[in-house]
Amino acid sequence: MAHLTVSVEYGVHSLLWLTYAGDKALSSRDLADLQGISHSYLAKIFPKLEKAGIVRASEGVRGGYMLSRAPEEVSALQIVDAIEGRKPLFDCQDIRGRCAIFGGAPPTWATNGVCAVHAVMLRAEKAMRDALAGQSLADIGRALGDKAPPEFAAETQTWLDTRLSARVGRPGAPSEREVPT
Amino acid sequence: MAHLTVSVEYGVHSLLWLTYAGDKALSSRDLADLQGISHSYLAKIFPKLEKAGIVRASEGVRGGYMLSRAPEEVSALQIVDAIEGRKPLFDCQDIRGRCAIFGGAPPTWATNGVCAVHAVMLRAEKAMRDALAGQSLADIGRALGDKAPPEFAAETQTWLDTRLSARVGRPGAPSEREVPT
DNA sequence: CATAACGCGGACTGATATTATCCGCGTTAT
DNA sequence: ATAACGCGGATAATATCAGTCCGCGTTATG
Repeated sequence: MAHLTVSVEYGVHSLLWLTYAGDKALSSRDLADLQGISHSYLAKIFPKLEKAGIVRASEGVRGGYMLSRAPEEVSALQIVDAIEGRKPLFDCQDIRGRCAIFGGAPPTWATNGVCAVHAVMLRAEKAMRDALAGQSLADIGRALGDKAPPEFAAETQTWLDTRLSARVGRPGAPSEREVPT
Repeated sequence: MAHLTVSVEYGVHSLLWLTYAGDKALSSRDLADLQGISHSYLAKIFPKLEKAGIVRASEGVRGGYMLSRAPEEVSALQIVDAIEGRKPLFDCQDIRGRCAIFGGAPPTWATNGVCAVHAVMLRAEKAMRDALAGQSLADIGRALGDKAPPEFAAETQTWLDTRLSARVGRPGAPSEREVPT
């Protein structure tokens, strides 16, 4: 796949729903069902966001996740790094030292400092990271909110509330997880 | 692996050697041996550079590759695109349309235009590509040349000339490809 | 206090991309 | 004619990604 994987897509979209939910904790299952994506896979992404301090988890029944910071304080870069783990755009194999002219013993002038080719890629990576760092979760949420009609917020709250009350632990009566369209 | 693969590393370094070679055509085998990398793999990269118009090939004995443009006119972006094939930084799965609230029939306001999350990544990708577009092969070669001592250029010419004369097609006497260190 | 819904982590699987290698074909200087 | 080229296809090893499944400890509910 591409450099930024679907894990990032799942993660960012889920965080956007959390900004909608306010102080209510949403479970990874709710978030997965709401978005029509794999629950077990999304469940592997959230612990990464938690370790990065972007999200807070509450365990047990009625547990789930909440944003641990204001959406303005969460940059796209922080989310990407939390999920992808600071993977470099380019990983230099240091070709320069293998030059046959050096015959196995490359001089120090050839190998010290950063490889000129690597430097080019590092500048490109920095430009990308700066662009990501300049965009917050709040910015993305705003762009998204501008498209949705006003009644959508209410519909979302209804869906979430139905879901929250439906999933109460009732021994002997496993919940059906059926939700009106 | 990372988004920018070793193919790019091989390609850029090889093009840098071509700037050294001037009007002499270097074979992919020479370039591979000179740099201590796989010949058969490098041989798969050059046709891509040729199709992109960065390099010109001459066939037959004593054939090889030459730059088809001045190093100032070749940007890092052109090389990356030629080799990697314009692969996107992020490929959007359009999660937004799968929202359960829409019940399988997402409204047009939800799906038209570019997804807000995708837009963030597109801005980051553009920043990266702009950074690559702003750096030419000549720039990289200069950074590299500044490190090498003056006598290195002569050593390189010697290595290449030895190589060129050693590989003359002599029936019955397959060349040994041995070159002094 | 038993139950079921949580989060957490590890093992595992299938698909795809990367990094190669090898072979046969047509071209061309010696 | 020969051997060194470039060109393209087939194949293989390895890694990563996307996704599933399981068992563990925690916790509100009835």
